Amino acid sequence: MAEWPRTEAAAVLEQERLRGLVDPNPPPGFVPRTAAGLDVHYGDQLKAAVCTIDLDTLSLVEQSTAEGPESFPYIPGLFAFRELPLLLEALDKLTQPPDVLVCDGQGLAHPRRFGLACHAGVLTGIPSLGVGKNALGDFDPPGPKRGDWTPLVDRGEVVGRALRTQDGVKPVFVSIGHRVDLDTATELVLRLAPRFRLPETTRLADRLSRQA
DNA sequence: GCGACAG
DNA sequence: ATCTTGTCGC
Repeated sequence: MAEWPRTEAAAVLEQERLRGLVDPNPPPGFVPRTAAGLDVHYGDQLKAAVCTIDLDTLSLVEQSTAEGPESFPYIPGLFAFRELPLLLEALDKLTQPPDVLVCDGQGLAHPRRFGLACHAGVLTGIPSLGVGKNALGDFDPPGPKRGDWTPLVDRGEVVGRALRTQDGVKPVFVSIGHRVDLDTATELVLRLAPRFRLPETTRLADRLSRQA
């Protein structure tokens, strides 16, 4: 595995280097059949969890975890350096690579346009998108119904969408990671969240990451 | 200087 | 993220 930056300055440089590798175009004929949720829980150690589900049935296909000590502090904008090492370790344990990664956090909607979802996608080569519970950027409230959305804007650029996944609930913040477009990302998130605010992928990974 | 700041 | 019970609403 690649060597990880240990300082804030080195991490920022790494993001600026890797962001040029983001591919905004989906693979030809991209029709994902599985999606994996990625999440990390903070206890005595960090525990990363990955849950792959079938996109048609939303049922679990396989799951994996990886645990380890903190290797990087929490710094807004440098989230990936904290969570990604263990997430990649967990991903390596899967028997089948998922067709798309659904990350807990931002992708393009990031100060340097390279949030966790972009980073995960570039390092794995797997199409990826980010679903954040909070936004980095400005947005007008979307309409009240499931499926309503408004652009998420940062410094004059559209970086994602505020998407209502259930009638009357707080929106989630969708942005592209790698090899996915924003319309596809939006459709996938809606498909993954038929009943709750957060995608099933995120819910399953969150639950697994909290198990002792 | 002040406030904001994914998880 | 986490410290934390009950409670309101569908």
